[in-house]
Amino acid sequence: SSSSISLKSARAKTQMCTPLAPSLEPPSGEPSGGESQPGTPLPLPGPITGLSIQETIAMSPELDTYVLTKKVKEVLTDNNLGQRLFGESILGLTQGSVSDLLARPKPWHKLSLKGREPFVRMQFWLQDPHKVEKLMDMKRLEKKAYLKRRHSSLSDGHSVDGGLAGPDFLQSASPQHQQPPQLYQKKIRVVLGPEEKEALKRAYQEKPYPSPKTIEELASQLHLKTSTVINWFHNYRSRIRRELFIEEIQAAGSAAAAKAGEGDSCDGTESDGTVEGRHRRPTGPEDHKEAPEDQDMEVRVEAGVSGGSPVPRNCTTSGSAGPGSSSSSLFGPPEAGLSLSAPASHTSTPARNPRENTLRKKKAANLNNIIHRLEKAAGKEDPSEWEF
DNA sequence: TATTAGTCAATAAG
DNA sequence: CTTATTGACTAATA
Repeated sequence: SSSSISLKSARAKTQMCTPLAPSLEPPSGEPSGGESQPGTPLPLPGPITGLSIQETIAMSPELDTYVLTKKVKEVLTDNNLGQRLFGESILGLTQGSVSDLLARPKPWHKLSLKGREPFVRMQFWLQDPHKVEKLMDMKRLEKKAYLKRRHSSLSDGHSVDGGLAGPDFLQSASPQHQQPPQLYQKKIRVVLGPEEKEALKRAYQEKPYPSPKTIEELASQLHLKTSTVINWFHNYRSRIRRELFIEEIQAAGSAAAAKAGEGDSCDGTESDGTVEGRHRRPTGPEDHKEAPEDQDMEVRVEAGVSGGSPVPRNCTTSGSAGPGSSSSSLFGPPEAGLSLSAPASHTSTPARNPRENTLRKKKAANLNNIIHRLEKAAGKEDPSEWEF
């Protein structure tokens, strides 16, 4: 105990109250009747709605997030409107968040009240007949401001240098950088290398919820900060979970969405529970854009044929002595029906079949996750507590 | 306290 | 330039 914590970060995040679209209603001020007047930071969805956004959300009927995002993406691309603009002015979110939301929307019933907000906003936006024009307008204004700024800094005669120019830090190719009141630290982004990720994934597979001890071990073995490892697990679990939601969505009902209705009649999100099997059949495209995922890996040697060298790839921890080794999969592959897709072709290809191992991996991970929760739930007898 | 949910923001990819 | 990815952080929950 006594590490240093330290100073670091004087975060000037500014994100708690006014990212750009506050909209939330922190103060319990009842806007009774008072809507947002001119000055509304974020063009609220409801024009004449006297309700707060939160209220609106709470009352919102179930929305089909999948269909909703699909439409939004369509409108945006059709009109050459970017996610940044849309996100900042309509949703009050940053580009990255918008990208994520549009690409992997969680099903309505899995969203918290807060998580539903962006979707409700999207719906209102779609209903606005002038949505496109409004955004295009903003785009224009923005561009104008941009050009203006640039112009003034170019022409204007004034040099900004003013004299006193000390060290010219900042050698970036980008000119104009004015007003740098905060030159703290850019904030260095930790970037995990492929080997590290692999090692972490492997660890996850064995234990989605590693003990502090295990975390420490991983951290030192991989030369990472403990917090990084912890964060990685948190993030990875979330991601896995989300992937599963997506599979549910596309497997669940895509039948009702086939319609071409503007005012989609949402609902239909009833299916829930254990969706696990993959059925490919409805009028759907038969393609399957699986996540490319990283390089192959993982070689679950199925029992049976005495195969040969069980030694899978080994993680090359950029380090040195890596005790690692003790991580062969302990749990047998849950499914016994490993379908060795052997379509007859290469019979002696040194390289094994890469693709598609991904799916199996995810499922395995999910199973471990479920097992973990079952263990936790084991102490409860009330099935209602089980969340599946 | 441990985890999850929701985002941000840097930066990789296109 | 735009969009996608992802480690880190905050608030909400169990």
